Amino acid sequence: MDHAITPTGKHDHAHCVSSALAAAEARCAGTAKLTQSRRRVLEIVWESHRPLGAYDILDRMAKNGNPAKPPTVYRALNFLLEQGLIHRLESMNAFIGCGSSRVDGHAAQFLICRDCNMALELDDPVLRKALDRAAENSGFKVDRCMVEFTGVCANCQKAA
Amino acid sequence: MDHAITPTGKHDHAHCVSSALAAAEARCAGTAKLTQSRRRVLEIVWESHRPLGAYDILDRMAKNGNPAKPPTVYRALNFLLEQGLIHRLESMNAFIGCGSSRVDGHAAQFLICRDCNMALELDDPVLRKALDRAAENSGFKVDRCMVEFTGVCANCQKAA
DNA sequence: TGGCCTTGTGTTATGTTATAACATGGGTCA
DNA sequence: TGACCCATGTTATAACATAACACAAGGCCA
Repeated sequence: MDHAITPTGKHDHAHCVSSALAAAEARCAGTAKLTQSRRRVLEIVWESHRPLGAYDILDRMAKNGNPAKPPTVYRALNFLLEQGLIHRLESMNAFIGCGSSRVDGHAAQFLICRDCNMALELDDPVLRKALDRAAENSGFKVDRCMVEFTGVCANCQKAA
Repeated sequence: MDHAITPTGKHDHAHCVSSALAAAEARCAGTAKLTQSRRRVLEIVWESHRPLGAYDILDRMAKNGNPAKPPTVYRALNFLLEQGLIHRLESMNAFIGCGSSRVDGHAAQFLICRDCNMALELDDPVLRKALDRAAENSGFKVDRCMVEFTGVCANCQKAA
């Protein structure tokens, strides 16, 4: 699976989406089913590499001829979160496709550009280790760890 | 300034609050004024080491005989955030007093216990360095970095 | 000292994000 | 076939946050 976003933001997005969906199908082969509405939400989330709010997703569903109500979308989002297929960006109340094939979904780090709104998912082993260690030192048993950077991406810095 | 929270959660909280307020007075000696309503909000935030939502703060103001409306509280919170006197915990839409005397407020790391709801502020230099480096490697110019762990604190682990 | 500018506050209304609670439908398996 | 589980639909509302406008107090300087 290769969802790498280049610094220019150019990549074969059709491939990117289809491989994300294939991965989702594979992961949901068991009892956890990727139903039609869940799949639709996942597709919408994957339309871009920009995080989408739940109500943005609702709008798109309405435009696509699949109008829905908030609980429908939140249920699908919660399912996708549980399956590790998407992430929630807490600092912006928004959701984004998970670009990693890791299964132990409890860690992710995001760099969020405040100009172009793109969110780049990191998986930095050094950082991961430092995070694990910091928590350990405090005697915490960690369920979940979120790291969100806000700033300006390399591409937008060049543009400015 | 010493706001250290021991693993048992025991500390001289009166001292802890008064030193936080003194620090706030000192920081607001210039043009940025610690007005009465801002000070009241800060005091409420410091009543405990548990993060409070904006509407919790509103409730307490009402009970204290200083009823207020949402914009009043959000304005005070925004002021206090700008001054680095409090932090916002994004993963729970809540606010907590800043226990650090650092001025460059762009970094903070929190360990949030889902049992007792306590939030422990870290300032781990190794972690800080790893965070800086990870962002740098991606070419991002970082404005802000937030790290929030959710889990069970040492104290609650013992209790269980 | 009177005008005006900045800063903070008050108030009404509303926007945005998220969930509770209850009803319905469609498999599946004893 | 009926009890159960899972997913979905629907209504209403909770929880979080801000826009927009009015006003008041204090500084400042012409």
